Amino acid sequence: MTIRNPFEPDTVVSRRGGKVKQPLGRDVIVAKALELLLRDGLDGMSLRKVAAALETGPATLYAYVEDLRELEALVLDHALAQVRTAGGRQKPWRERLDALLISYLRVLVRHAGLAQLALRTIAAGPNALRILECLLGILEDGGVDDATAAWAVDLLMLYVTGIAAEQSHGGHDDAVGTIAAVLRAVSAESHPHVHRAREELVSGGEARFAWALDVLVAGILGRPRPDAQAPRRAKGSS
Amino acid sequence: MTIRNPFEPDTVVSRRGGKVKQPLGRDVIVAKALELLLRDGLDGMSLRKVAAALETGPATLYAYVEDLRELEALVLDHALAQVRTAGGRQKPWRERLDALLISYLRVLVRHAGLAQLALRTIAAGPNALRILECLLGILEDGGVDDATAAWAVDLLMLYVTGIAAEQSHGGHDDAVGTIAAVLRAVSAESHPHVHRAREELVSGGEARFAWALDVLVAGILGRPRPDAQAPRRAKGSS
DNA sequence: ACCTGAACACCGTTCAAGT
DNA sequence: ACCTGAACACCGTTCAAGT
Repeated sequence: MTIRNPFEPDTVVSRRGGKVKQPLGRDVIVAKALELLLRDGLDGMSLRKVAAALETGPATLYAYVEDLRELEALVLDHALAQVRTAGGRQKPWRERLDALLISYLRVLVRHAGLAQLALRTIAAGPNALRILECLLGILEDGGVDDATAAWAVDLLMLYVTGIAAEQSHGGHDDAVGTIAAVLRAVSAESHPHVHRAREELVSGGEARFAWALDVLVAGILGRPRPDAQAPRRAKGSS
Repeated sequence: MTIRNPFEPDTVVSRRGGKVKQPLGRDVIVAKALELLLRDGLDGMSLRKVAAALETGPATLYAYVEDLRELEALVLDHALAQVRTAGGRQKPWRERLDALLISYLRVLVRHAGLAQLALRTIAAGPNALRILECLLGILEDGGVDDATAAWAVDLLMLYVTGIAAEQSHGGHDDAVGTIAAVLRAVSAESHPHVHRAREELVSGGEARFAWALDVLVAGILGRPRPDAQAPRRAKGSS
């Protein structure tokens, strides 16, 4: 039914014709887990299913991975490898910021369930650090002082992750349909503001994301932390 | 061991001394579920455990509740009843905004696991609507036009919910310890910005929340939606 | 010493058998 | 008709028995 991909290194066919299992390893396990996540969503990725896909028992994975939580963290970071942080210093900082955050958003929404996973796991792998490093550099180029930038990246990432989770809500979009129905049914007497805003509350898409980014950036630029030093390259004022 | 609360209506002792089960109902189930959530966190609240606490089988709950997801939504809204939206129009709008969001934050962090629940459930119950209505009214008093306010409430709630989840991370705080350790170990060569910001990235607390609120409000006031009508009470400029 | 089948203690959900 | 015990199809994790 399925065509064998000759570059797939998971199983090796020995000269006798029997399948020979590739020795496991964190990377093989993580790659297979991400594959299952991508195919079947968050519920499709369990230790048992990953083990089954690797044709072994569930206990085996514990030789390579501490925990389900650790596997989730590894999978998240593995997926974050697709977030583009390259692009040199030529473009203006604001464009680079938008490009990075949109890339991050796209990676999260592309894999069903990855956004949910990002919400419960705090990413601390090499790719998360790479993104963090790039983000801090961009904000510095934008003239944001170090102390403010440190808090700002958290705010930015939190928003993008949250929006991504909201956008791809568990893979099932009946939830967003439910809230739309609830809002449409709200009476003008008891909740006048909600009633008036009922359409706008669920509208949005790309424009909404762009607007929110603008709000965040404008706020960050306009409200440096009260205890912050002036940015290094600005004219010093102690 | 425990003193009987005479106002507790959950079980009734008959004159023969035997326990008589109170007829179930959504409210009884939801209250018990919230009680378990408060006591044991997110993992402590399962359909089976709620059923067991109510001294019945797990199948029984399905007569009153569609689903685990529905029960979670009901529990979330039941807890949101504690969010204070009263306080008339006397105080300035900004103070009322802060008070409301802080109250929301406190309710989420007080109950272990409620923030995580709020992240995966989109609240659409009566209390969520009450909060939404209040929030929209406050923003209107602040001179924010309707269209911008509709998107702004989502941004504000998303941030507060996210911060709450981050703050009470699954009840276990070893996660935040882990990321602190990772950040402390980051080399200055490979990640200079992260290295320099390693302390600031995890610091914060109350001041951080206040700063972020300031950023959001400043951004919202400074960046009305491009397609927005002028606020109703402002001098018209078409 | 390493690997893992089987077991343990759970889940959400369904359904047929009882009242 | 309503309620629910038992069953079904899963979980993550542990551990003792195998190689």
